[in-house]
Amino acid sequence: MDSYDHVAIESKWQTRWEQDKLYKAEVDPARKKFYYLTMLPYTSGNLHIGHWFAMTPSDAQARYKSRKGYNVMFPIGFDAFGLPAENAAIDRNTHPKEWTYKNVEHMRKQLRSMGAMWDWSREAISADPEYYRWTQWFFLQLFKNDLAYKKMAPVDWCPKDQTVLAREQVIGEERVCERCGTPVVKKDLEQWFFRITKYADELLDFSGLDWPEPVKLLQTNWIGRSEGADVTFHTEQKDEIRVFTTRPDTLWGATFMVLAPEHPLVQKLTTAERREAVEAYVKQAIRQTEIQRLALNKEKTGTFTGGYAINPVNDERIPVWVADYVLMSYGTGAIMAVPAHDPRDFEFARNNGLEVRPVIQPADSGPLDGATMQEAVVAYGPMINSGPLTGTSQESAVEAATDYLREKGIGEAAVSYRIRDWLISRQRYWGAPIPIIYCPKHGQVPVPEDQLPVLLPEEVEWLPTGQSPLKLDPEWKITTCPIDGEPAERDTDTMDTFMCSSWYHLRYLSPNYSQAPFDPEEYDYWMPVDTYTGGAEHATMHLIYSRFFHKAGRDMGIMKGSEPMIQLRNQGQILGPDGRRMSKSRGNVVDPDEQVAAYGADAVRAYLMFGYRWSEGGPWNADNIHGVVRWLNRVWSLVQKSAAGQPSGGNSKSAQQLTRKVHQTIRAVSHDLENFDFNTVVSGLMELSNAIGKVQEDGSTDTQELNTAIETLLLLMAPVTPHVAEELWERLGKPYSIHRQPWPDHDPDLAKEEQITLVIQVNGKVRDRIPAPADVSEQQAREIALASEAVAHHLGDREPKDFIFVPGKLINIVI
RNA sequence: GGGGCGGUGGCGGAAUUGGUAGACGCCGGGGACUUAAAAUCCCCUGAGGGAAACCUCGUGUGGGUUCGAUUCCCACCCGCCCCA
Repeated sequence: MDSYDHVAIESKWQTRWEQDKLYKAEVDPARKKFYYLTMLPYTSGNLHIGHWFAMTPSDAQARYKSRKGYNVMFPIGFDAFGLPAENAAIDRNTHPKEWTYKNVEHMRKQLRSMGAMWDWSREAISADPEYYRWTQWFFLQLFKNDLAYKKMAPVDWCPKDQTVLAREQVIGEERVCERCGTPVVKKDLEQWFFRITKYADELLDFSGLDWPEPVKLLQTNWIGRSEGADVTFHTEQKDEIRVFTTRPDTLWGATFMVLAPEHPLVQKLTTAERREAVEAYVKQAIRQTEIQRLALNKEKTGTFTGGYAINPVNDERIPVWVADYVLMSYGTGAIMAVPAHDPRDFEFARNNGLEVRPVIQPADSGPLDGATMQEAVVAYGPMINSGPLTGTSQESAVEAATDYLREKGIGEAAVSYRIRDWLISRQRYWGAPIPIIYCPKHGQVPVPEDQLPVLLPEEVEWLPTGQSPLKLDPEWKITTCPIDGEPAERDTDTMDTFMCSSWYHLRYLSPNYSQAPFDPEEYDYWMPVDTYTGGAEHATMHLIYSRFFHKAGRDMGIMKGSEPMIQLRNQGQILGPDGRRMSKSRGNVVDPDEQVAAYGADAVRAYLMFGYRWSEGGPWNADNIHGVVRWLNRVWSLVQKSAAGQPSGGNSKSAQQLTRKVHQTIRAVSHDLENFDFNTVVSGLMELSNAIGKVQEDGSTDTQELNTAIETLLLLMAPVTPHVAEELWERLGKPYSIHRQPWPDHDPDLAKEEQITLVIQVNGKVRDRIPAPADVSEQQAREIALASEAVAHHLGDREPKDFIFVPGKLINIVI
């Protein structure tokens, strides 16, 4: 009897499965398909234990589906473009491409060591020209359908390096460049955008999706639909200032206006005597982040421009201020300030001695007085001090005000969204070039589709010089116009990597297909993704972009259906042993390779499933893994013993109990695998192992019930611990492969308990537990209960007033 | 400030519709085997009281609904996340 050698059996079976293409997924219209997708890893260099935590339970579930008879596709690939590759390349002075592909190589090895059922023939890498060719192609389709457009947008700009910085490259409260420490400024640059806002309303519709409520809520809030009205004010110089408000019923209370520091009218409105103050204010305000500017606890600052606007509902002359709590990027960059009914306007008004005028009088507030109010009253209520609308009831106030605006031609009902169009330009090297050519005569000209991909040049100076790297490669940048052949220039920006990951699930369908981004036959069979797993941190980025991408693709006739992923589930995060996020700088990273070397992939898989709630995660605990290691060793010797056993009698009662446990376990494990309750999957398997061990200990080694129990145990373990299950299956002389065996069904009759422990309660407190037949009747239960000494003790001389009977569970005597 | 998620033994975590709180493990203690150790196996392990049978308390805190609440309702405290 040899011992469990995880190193030998894991490499043995990984090789065999690969040779036999056991997990290759092929279109088969006769079978029901299941597209199981887990978020693709970024090519950071090393898989960490978190990847295993995310992926191995998903693999177990995919395996389960496959055993249940589905034709399962479980692909994998790499998110390979992006800033970290550039930064790492700069640190190590290697080319980003070299760094990335070396990492791919290493990560492939790591992924293989999981023993997951990846179909490697579908692997796709987003930095491959044959991949980004189609990323560029999608860009062109969006461009041609007016869903991609270029406009000026403010970005963070480092004046020393002369480059745009990504948000995460702007450090700290001081807002300095991460490389040179220079304070960054906001700068307007021409940037490409996707018209995601066009789909805002549709993205709010989650019908047909089995997604976690928190994710849906996060997306809903991110999109941020609010209904209200657009109102047109004018300055004294007759310039138009449009504002959006959700409270048109408070218009008569607008006692001043506020412009964002970046608002184009600030210059014009500012009077000579205010100019110096306004310019100083604008200069400092522009450097701050939106988050800093919007923080509620922050002192509201601002300054008077000297200019005035006219409130269109009452022709009042109101001062126009500039303040950084108004953002250029939200709404119109201007607001009407109603201090009596908006907390931020109220604070600003009090700080600056501006008038507060209540125009809403909620029933539960005392009569409001602008001079003495302590805080803004946000509640709705009947209108007061509102000219012709004074007296309008709470219920009709907003509608009446909106109607009034429309009749007078000064405004109209409007919907505003928090979500903005998706900015996809990156002034970076390691990404897919934007396939646009600028011709002096024809402007923005799309690169003809038959000339894709626009290859990323490799021989460029990608070390930081303060310029977008592609700008420095004249050979690449200078080209000819596809229309007239005259000299022209390429766009030197690259695309946001979220663009690559918005459609990777489609490239997996046919990674080598060269006629289109995907093979339509594969698409029709496999799409949509049935189950998608990954981290909830992608709720407002990747997951919203993918949905937009799919809907846009549908409208362009490329994709079908309205949603790309039907079921979504999020896993939690594995933290370092110290309970903090794993990071190299903290030195608390758990290396999966070391764990696999020490305990084996099966043990690591089983532990990650067993030790945590999958949706929660938690700190890595180096001790707890011993539990599953012991379990696997126990199963190993259980099977060895059974295989070596002589036929023996055993007793029929324990055999029957074992059979019952087998069927109960099938039921529980199936249910829990379906429901992502992976920790109880493993504990169920452990219980069955313990039951088998007990029976063996009692002297049976080769009864039919025992053999069936052991076989079933292996069949149920296979999704969790694929290698050891396969090995032991083979040793039992069973046909290869266990991963092709049908999932066992449970027989409800055999799973049923004959005996139960009848719980006897007096006034809801447990007083006794008495064995009884499972189908005990209420009458019998009463008799059993009243015969109990413990009950008699607690009853004393009182008479039972009532009995509550829960069949198969308990009887409660009420006195 | 608003929203979301969570709070159960020394630890990770269980507990279909309200129905035996603590499954399954880890750690710890005791024992068997061993010259010894490791490994393995067996027993104990929420707190307090009791010789024991058993009793009382116990799922963040305080209330409520109910025959019965970890589960439902209200208020509050703490932690994490998102938005402002």
